[in-house]
Amino acid sequence: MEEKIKVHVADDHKILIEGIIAVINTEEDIYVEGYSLTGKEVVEWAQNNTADILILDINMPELDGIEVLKFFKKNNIKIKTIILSSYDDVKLVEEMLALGADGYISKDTAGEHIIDAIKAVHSGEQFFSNAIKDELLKVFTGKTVKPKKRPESTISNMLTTREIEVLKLISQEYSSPEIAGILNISQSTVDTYRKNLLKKTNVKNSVGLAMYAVKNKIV
Amino acid sequence: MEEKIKVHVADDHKILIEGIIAVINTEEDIYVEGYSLTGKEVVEWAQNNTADILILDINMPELDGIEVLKFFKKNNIKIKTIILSSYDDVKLVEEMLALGADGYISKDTAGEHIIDAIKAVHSGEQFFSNAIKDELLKVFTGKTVKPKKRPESTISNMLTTREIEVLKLISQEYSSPEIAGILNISQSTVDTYRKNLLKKTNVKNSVGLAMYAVKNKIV
DNA sequence: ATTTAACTCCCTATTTATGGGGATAAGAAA
DNA sequence: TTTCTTATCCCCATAAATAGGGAGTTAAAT
Repeated sequence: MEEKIKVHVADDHKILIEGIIAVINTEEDIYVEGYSLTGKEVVEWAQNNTADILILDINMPELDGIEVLKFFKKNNIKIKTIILSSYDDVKLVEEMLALGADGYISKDTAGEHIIDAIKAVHSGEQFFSNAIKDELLKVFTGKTVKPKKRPESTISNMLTTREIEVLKLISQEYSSPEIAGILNISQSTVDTYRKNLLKKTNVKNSVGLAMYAVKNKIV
Repeated sequence: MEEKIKVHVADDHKILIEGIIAVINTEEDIYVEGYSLTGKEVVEWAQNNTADILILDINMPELDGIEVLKFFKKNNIKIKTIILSSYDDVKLVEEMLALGADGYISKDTAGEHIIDAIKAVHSGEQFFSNAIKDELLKVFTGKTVKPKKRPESTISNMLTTREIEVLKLISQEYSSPEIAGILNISQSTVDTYRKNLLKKTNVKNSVGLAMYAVKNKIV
């Protein structure tokens, strides 16, 4: 008889956690060791505990999933992680994989897939929900799913000093010409920073930048 | 012996639905008749079906909870509705109550509260999760919870329902063409709302709108 | 000494956003 | 009934933002 698979769940919505637990409890060889309601709790938990599988929501207050994975990497904490996400975004998946996640499933998927994901990841495989798989195939056709050519690739957080200055001003409702005036640089330069910021933070537009600034307490 | 309480669940995350079903199934006198994954599905379902209680998520693609309640009101569909929400916003509660919702619970709350909410609403009461209750008490001290006299009361809230919807989408990084598509209105209309929003909130641009939305907990 | 990262600037082009005006229909309110 | 609000749509025009490309300078790091 094998050992049971020990799972920890992290999500800010308790109802969802209860749902996942209920689903997992239908499986004999998996059990939920405990849960966390914030990224902070996960990090604290991980310092003195472990599990076979961590199911991790991306969108959590304080510390989000990305930050949690970064922390794990930095502190050399090794735990097989399945990302639970509300939306299917290839770029996010790439980022997560680069950070060491082993699976990525959407909240839209049925509960049974969680079981599959847990089993797959526990046995060393990677697992993706179908929606994500389709998207990925478009991008990495013919390749193994493992897009980490340069390890410290597309992670969002290495904004430069100047970029942060510009980001701050954008978040304070200044337009590019105004920012150029304030920082005494040309508008072209400001535009360049905007482009870089959009790439690095992986958001769609200025609103996304402002929201990013809020989340990361830059404003 | 009483009849069982018949519940319908609407949420775009299947996992959450399964969780709610699992929780409800622990109760003998309640059962889940079925579920919907989009607002559209709810509306379609409601035209030929009914239930004692509808558990309705606010944030759904295509048609959100607000739209669904509006549809019910317009078409004189009567069904006791409990709103399921990710964030606790008094203004939203007001709006929901005005639209005929009977309860409002946060996804943060534990599953047992859903049971309580269902039972309370089914027996004709209103139900609110504690976080919301506290907020409400601050605003309507001494009154019965039924604030649909003059909604123009609170500080910044001369925004109309539609304007808030647009504001939300703007804050979620959608462009005007996209918003037009989502709400099924012309881009001209969306632009009109943008103009009105800029005037009413007294900010400079979309970033300002997003920040306003954050401050006023609209997102 | 060579590479790298950060900062700076420019060109071209398209798409969005902003700002002004006006207009209509449905409903509620006065 | 008349007025006001809400929601809807349109025109015109300019400003701003996005997306792609390239490129030079300095300062620090290897």
